[in-house]
Amino acid sequence: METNSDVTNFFENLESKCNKVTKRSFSKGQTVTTYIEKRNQMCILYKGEADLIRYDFNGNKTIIGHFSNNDIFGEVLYPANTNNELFVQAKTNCEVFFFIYSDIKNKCKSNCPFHKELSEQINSLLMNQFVTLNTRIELLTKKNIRDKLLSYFDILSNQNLSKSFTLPFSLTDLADFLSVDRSAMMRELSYLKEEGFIKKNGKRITLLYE
Amino acid sequence: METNSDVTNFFENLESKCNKVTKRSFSKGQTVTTYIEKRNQMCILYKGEADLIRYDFNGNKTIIGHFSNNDIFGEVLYPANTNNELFVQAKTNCEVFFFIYSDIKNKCKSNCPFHKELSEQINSLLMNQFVTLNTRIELLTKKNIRDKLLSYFDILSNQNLSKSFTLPFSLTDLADFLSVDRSAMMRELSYLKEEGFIKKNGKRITLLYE
DNA sequence: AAAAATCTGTTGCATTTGCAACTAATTTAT
DNA sequence: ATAAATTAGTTGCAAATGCAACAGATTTTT
Repeated sequence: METNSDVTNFFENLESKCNKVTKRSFSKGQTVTTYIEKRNQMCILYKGEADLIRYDFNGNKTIIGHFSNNDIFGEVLYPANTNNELFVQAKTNCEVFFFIYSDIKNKCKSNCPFHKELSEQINSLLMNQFVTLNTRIELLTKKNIRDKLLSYFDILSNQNLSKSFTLPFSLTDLADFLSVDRSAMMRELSYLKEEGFIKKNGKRITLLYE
Repeated sequence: METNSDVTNFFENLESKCNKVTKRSFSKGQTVTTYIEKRNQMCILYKGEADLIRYDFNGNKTIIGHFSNNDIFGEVLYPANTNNELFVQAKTNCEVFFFIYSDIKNKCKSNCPFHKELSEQINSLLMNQFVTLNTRIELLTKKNIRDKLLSYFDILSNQNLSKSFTLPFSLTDLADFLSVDRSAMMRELSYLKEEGFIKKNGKRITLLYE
């Protein structure tokens, strides 16, 4: 699998190489795209952070995904959903590549070396994204908040090769990510502290077991 | 995007075309593969059904994924997980293609037309799989059992172009899929019947609203 | 530098959920 | 055809969770 820097280098001048690919910039809070079926749009987040947001029939807002560097998203990768409005909102200033998947794919067949490379890069990004999605599913399938938290902490601890690490997003967003009520999650964090499983100082967590 | 039959045709004689790809058969209950990091194995389920099963540190068994026709899985697509044992178990008799992703990928670079095609097919399968995973995440992020059920029913109803449809797996498996307690789910189904939202006869569901 | 907005932390309370434990029904194996 | 195993369906009860509503801290905007 490619390293992140390989991918970044490849995408550096993507727009100039290919007129089927557009690069656009967004400032915080702007809508990057909405998921409209039939366009088959695919997006790559080149810089910045963005959320995938759902407004359901009652008008409830839920953050159902979070994208950062080299994350790949768009309606091609998403189920056609009748009742929900889905859109991607810039959380920080962003730079995003847009293209229509079938454009890229068809060109590939004509043996153009650049598009062949692009196809392989997309493959790579998709596979990374898979790991992300499967991680999230693993967490979401845990039956209670405590297990969700501890499993997630375990992952972060492994990533950082240390029992101490800093949460990569706010506690509010963490609750969204784990799909639990924020106050219930805070309560559970208190219990974990009380019972001596973790130490917590803001977003800095230390695991005290094993 | 390819139709399912395109994909099926392509994979029909995959093994004979390429010595890097192995096809194996499994009978119900057998272990198809375990997720061992470092091998970078990738699998395509050509025929049959299989479950992705996790045994956590307490020995609790959870079905965290379900694979059927043309689903793609394997450790490359899965986070390295320290404490869990993951394996894929045949639910029915299965035929599965195995290969090491890097083998396929490197060959592609040498411009062999067959591997180029394979790379694109994988792309396609990955994208389909994405839709599946994102669907599951959408369901898992719902806050209560009722919303999970109704959202899932909505999807099935759209797929079948009808307010009536048959659940594609047992109620026991449905509970696993939605990651809720089976008895709690049954209770919620009773309430939905009582309150006139649905009609239910075994696995046959009819939506009574809208 | 002040004001606005967002995030953190806490608690009481009602509701939902999971768990345990059964029986009945259906499916699969012998 | 019978036995064994799996699935469906219920219920009581305890525990976990979501919700609402705060106050204080921190960050961002003007």
